[in-house]
Amino acid sequence: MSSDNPKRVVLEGLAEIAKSLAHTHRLEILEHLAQGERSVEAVAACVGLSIANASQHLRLMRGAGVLASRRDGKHVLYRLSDPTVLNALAALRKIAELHSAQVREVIERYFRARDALEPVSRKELTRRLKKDLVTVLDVRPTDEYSAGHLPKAVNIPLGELARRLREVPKDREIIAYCRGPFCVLAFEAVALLRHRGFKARRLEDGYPEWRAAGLPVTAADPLHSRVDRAP
Amino acid sequence: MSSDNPKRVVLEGLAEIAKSLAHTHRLEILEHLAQGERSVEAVAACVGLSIANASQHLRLMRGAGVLASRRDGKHVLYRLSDPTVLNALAALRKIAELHSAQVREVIERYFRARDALEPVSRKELTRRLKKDLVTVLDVRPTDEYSAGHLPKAVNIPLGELARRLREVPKDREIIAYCRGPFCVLAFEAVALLRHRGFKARRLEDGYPEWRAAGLPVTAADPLHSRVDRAP
DNA sequence: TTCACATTCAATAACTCTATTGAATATATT
DNA sequence: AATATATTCAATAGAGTTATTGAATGTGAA
Repeated sequence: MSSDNPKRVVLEGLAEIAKSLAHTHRLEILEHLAQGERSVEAVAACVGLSIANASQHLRLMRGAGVLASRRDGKHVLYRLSDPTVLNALAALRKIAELHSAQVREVIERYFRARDALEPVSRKELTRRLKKDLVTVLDVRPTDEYSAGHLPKAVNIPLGELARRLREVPKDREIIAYCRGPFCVLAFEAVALLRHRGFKARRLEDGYPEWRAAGLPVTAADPLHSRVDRAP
Repeated sequence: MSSDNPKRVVLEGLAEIAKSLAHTHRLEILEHLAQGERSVEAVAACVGLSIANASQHLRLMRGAGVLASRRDGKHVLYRLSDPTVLNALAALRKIAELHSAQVREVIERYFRARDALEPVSRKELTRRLKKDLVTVLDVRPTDEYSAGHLPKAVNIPLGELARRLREVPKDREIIAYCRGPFCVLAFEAVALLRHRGFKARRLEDGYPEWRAAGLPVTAADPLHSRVDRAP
């Protein structure tokens, strides 16, 4: 496998990393691990895989250098090895949005239909938060919210949003966010809110990118914001 | 293949892009195309593949959105679809350097042995070039140099360097560069020059990154810096 | 120690990717 | 039109990847 030629070794390493990103299930796993570290079990439940299968994917990514893991009692907790992994995913996404025919089409047909407006940048939200001009809405599941969220964010999971609309102020602008750029929760939330007459927009990207940008977050345990998901 | 679920479509698009980067030959092709557009034939010769095999790899990357192509007479010229492709490769490389066991080891054993010093940043070289304090040395093959190079750079291909040392000034600092971060030419050149008593350092990355940073270059035809390699 | 639980390992069948070969197509030149 | 050249297509065998299954390992609690 790994030859002596130093250049070849480096290229093989890169190819191994790229390969470890080249599977929809593994990309979905990365989206979840971007929120914080998770046990094999939790990952399997989130993504809808068998435990053994999830374990294999996680080990493969750890072997490539994309993930790291530590043992915590009976559990093994996996996490992104490095924030650079988010950069790699962002670059792939940009290429896809600009140059992949299928992706461009679905963005046009689905995403733009739900929220034609540009998302609010992190910088802009910081400014408006300081002046208390907006309400920040976290539409992820409650366990993920608990593990860490934007300052002053209110949590209403997307599935509960329709029947909890009275909790949402009608006169202030709502900024919704979710797991990140591949997550559809905030898109759906904004579409629903707008349809009901609220002033709603999306935050650019999601929670992991906010945290990676070094912006303040509110977390139960900021270092190891672990989530063990109910079965 | 591509389902209706919009999130799935996006993830499939990303996975396809990642897959198209997940092969050593394709990474090598990207390194060459980062210098400028090339015909199928030229790519095949550079990387040492059959024409049909090179064509297949190129088409696969074009299909994913990583490459674009145009016809020029009998030739089809391929190029990177977007500078973001360089960002994606840079992110992969950073992950590899920090977290891939094999890559870390070969960097320690081979690259650091040749040039333990930090490379000179583009910013620093720009500053020193303005004051005419350094000699810039392009150690790529002559045809690649002709297609575009750094301002005032002198071209001595690595293979000729040992017998053309008298052309290199001994009293000035030499800054060597080549194709980019995966290319070993500048490393070898710096090792050779240092060993012979020259003051030599590497430029960070290589020609494509310099150009992508918007810095000035000298080129035969700056827009389509094409190279048809001799057989 | 024994047990329950979380994770990993090993084997395997289905599937996908790769390089090779030779034929087919597209373009420019004669 | 015929020819030469560059590229692409199609078929295929060999190699690698994936999900599934059930067994094995490691950890903490009883």
